[in-house]
Amino acid sequence: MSTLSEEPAWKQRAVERSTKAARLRAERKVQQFLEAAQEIILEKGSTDFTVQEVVDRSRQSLRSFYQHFGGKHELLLALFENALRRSADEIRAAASAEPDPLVGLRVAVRMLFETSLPDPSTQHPLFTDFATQLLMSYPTEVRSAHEPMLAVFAEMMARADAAGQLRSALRPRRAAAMVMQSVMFLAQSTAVAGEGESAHPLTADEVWEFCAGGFALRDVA
Amino acid sequence: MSTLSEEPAWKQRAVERSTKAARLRAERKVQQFLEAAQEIILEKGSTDFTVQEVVDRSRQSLRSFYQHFGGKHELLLALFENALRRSADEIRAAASAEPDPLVGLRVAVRMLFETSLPDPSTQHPLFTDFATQLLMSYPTEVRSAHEPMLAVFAEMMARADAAGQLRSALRPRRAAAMVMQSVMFLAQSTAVAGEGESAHPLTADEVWEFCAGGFALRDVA
DNA sequence: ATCTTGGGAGAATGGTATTCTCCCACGAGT
DNA sequence: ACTCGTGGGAGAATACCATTCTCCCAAGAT
Repeated sequence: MSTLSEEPAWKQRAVERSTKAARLRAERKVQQFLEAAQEIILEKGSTDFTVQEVVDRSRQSLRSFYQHFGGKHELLLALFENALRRSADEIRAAASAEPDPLVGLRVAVRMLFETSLPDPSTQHPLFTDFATQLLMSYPTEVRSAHEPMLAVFAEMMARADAAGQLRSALRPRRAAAMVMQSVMFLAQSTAVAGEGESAHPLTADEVWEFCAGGFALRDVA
Repeated sequence: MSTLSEEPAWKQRAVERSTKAARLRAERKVQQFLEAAQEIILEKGSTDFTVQEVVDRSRQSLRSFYQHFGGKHELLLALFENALRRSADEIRAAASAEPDPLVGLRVAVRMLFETSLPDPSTQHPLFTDFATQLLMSYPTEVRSAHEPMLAVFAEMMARADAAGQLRSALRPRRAAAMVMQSVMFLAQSTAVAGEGESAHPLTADEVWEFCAGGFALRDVA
């Protein structure tokens, strides 16, 4: 407190100016790293790039990299967060346009499923693959990266609930979390060439049917 | 063919004796590696051991290790497969004892959920965590490791279907796959300390409700 | 007795993340 | 204009591991 009042406004402003400049510079650099990484991922269609590649591509230095990121994982997390937030926005836009909440949810599920497929071509391709890698090592960060997407599903779920379209015993937000995670994971695991028996690849519709209606015909005590 | 008839029985028998001995030796060694790895995992409550640790613990050599396993991942896969098969047997035993197929499925879901929790204490603890790590690098192997567990769920699902307890549009085996994977993944992702809002940890019952009944009150065209 | 060979020990290699060290260029103060 | 301090570039050094290689011996085969 006393230090605060002892530091007059001019000093605070001076400090602020300098820190603001620094912040801007930092943001620009971070942005460059992110873009470089993004490019590389798109090019090689995989997330296992090396830090060195990113540094080279962004014409900066290793030192600078580690000055801005706590490690490779923070870069990954940042990319993941971005991609997920963007995707969440798209999904919200599409889903909330539907008057019927359940139809909106179906749209959301389908879209999330598609974007979660590990297709090495699209722009939002493998952003889910390291989701699972990171999930184990940095669970809380991944969780918070999921947040925007979860919010979308929670909104839709709440609308459905308000319209009396949900099974009564459900807490909407938890249902939203289960749907979101199931869809993402099922999309991931489905992307394998089926061996023999029943050419595995799940479809978005199957997953929707499962999430919406479950499998049981009746309730079980 | 001619070579076959030129090689008399004694030679084949001799060869067989030697290969059989070799096979036995190999199996013993592999077993030792597996046990050592198992122990280490239990001790440190995590799957990120080094190959060297396993070798030391099992009183064998690196060379021998790479002679019996194509790499670390094969060891992991083997452990994973074992654990999953054991678990599948237990679940089958418990679930098939229930006369009502849906009750059996509920039992199966609950058990699978419990054993999939990344609890660092139990015996079958982190066998699911590298499931996801491996899923990306060795999808087909993981898939085949899942097979026994999938079989259990498919059996139960088929029973339910036969008893007319399933939503009609469902293919039982695909439903089984979705249930199994959802349960495993949800158990994984739930095991994080909830930050603030709604103390996340899902329960087995919630997951069962979700898988069995979905969230929608009515069907959506 | 010698030859063959499986396998133990552990050094060597290779790939990466992460840290460290040197050094320069640029802006601030004199 | 002349230092001086500092942020940051370049890239060498380090730390870990997985994986491979080399040397060598001991036991069974001939």
